[in-house]
Amino acid sequence: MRKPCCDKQDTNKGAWSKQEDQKLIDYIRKHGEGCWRTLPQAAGLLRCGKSCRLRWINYLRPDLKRGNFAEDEEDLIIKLHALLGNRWSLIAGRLPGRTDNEVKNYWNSHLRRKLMNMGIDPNNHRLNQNLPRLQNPQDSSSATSSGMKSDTTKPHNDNNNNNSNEQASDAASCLEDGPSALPDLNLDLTMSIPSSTSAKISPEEKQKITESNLSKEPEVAAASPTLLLFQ
DNA sequence: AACTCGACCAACCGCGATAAT
DNA sequence: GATTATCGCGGTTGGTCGAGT
Repeated sequence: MRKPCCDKQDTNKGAWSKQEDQKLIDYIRKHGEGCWRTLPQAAGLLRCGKSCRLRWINYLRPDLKRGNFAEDEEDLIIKLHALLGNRWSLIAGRLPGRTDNEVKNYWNSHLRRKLMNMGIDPNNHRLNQNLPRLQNPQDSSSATSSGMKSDTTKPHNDNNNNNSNEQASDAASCLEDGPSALPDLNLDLTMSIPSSTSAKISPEEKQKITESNLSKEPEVAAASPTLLLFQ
């Protein structure tokens, strides 16, 4: 077992104070990002590097958008999730000003429920006959069945296969469900490296996504209800 | 007014990947 | 090639707030 990254007893935990934020901002403005291990000491912060990195990436970065997600952002998240599964950093990389944490939280608190209310399994983006389907999907925000709440607020590990690869392949597997219209999503998953905070993409990964983008994406759109519904 | 419950979100934790030695 | 250090990701937790009773 690996030791905890910050076992020092004199490191702060929990919510960040304004002073701490300011110290971190000032330091990064002067010296730039990177070397998170040594940053806290250099910046005069009683935090572990990991915590500093997270705070900067998720909250303090000047290019963060914050605020509500636009409808097109929602659509994009759903489409990308159908393609990539829980690869939040990859998904966030396609949404300027959004962080993986933000996208992940938004998915778990809003979009999962939205899809379920539309009768779509959020794990594999298939139509789910066991789930209730609203007659009017636009009404989904107001429809929070009490039975569903416990299911949707916290992701379960028991039977939903949260493994992102499995999810991605689930999404991919539903490609084979049948032909249909082939909308040109052109999500451009491979052309640009996501923003500075984005995920590492190995060459294999890139290749995989490229293949998915070039050959399967239209099929994904064709077979996945989410991709059809949100056009 | 007090309490309960659920939703939201910032932050933490554990682990895999990668770089450095 | 093995070991160690560091980074970054995804899953999860816990605090806060607002709505409902």
